[in-house]
Amino acid sequence: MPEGHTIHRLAQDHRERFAGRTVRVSSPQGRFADSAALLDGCVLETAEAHGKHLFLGFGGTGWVHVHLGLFGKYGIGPAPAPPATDTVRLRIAGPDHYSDLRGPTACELLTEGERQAVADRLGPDPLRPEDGPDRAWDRIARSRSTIAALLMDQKVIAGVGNVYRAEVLFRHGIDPYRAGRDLTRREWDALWTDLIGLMREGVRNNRIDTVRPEHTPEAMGRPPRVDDHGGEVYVYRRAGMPCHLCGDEIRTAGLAARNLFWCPRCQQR
DNA sequence: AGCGGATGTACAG
DNA sequence: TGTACCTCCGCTT
Repeated sequence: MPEGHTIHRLAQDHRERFAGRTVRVSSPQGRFADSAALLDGCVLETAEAHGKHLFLGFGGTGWVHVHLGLFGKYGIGPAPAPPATDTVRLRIAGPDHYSDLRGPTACELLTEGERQAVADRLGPDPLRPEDGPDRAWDRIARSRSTIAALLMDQKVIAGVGNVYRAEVLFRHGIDPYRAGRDLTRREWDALWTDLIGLMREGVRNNRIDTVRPEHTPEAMGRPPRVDDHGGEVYVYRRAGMPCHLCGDEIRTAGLAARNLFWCPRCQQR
């Protein structure tokens, strides 16, 4: 689940359900218990997303900073909340809804200054209307790192994860091993613009779909996806399977402890 | 029952 | 570059 679109959707979901409400806050698992006690009975004023970071605003009491990491998950539902299991790090309960957080990399109470410091470490986020491609381009145009590595670097661009990386490079026919400084400005602008569209759709649908209408299973008369990640994609986790466009075998390789996927024919230098 | 992965990051060396 | 951390799920025995 957790790429930037998931976090922006969670911020939206929390705003709709809790903003302006007095909430009960608890940590059945225990590791956030001290902070939960401070927040219990406070008003959840707002929820914001920046890249893959979620911030729940409790006014003067501070901000809850959540990062899902690889395993973190939210369960949100209508009140009454079910009995909490012992893996729930953070439970927020309002009059009509509850939200349960499990397995996050980060769940901590921060001051406004600390929240700002986290945001300052991040590159521009395609899902934030005030952000643009320029700051990322400054880094990319000077970098010898591969574009595949740069897209995963949250200091360069915030919110892109392994699925969007693989898919956006495929959609633009870009070899993942090309150095950032070998990209043209035109190529980067096209990637950025495409990410805005893909990720906005991701927020809307709460899943990642990247296949263009003319390449869907229905349009091409091929069987629907077999993978269980939830969306319709070109290359992500399709190693060894034929490319939807050219039929070549999709390749995979480790890159910085993550699996990279690409089509060797459609994505050439 | 036990294993291996998974849409992520931070730290050590 | 490797490893530790957080949880769940599907696969194998």
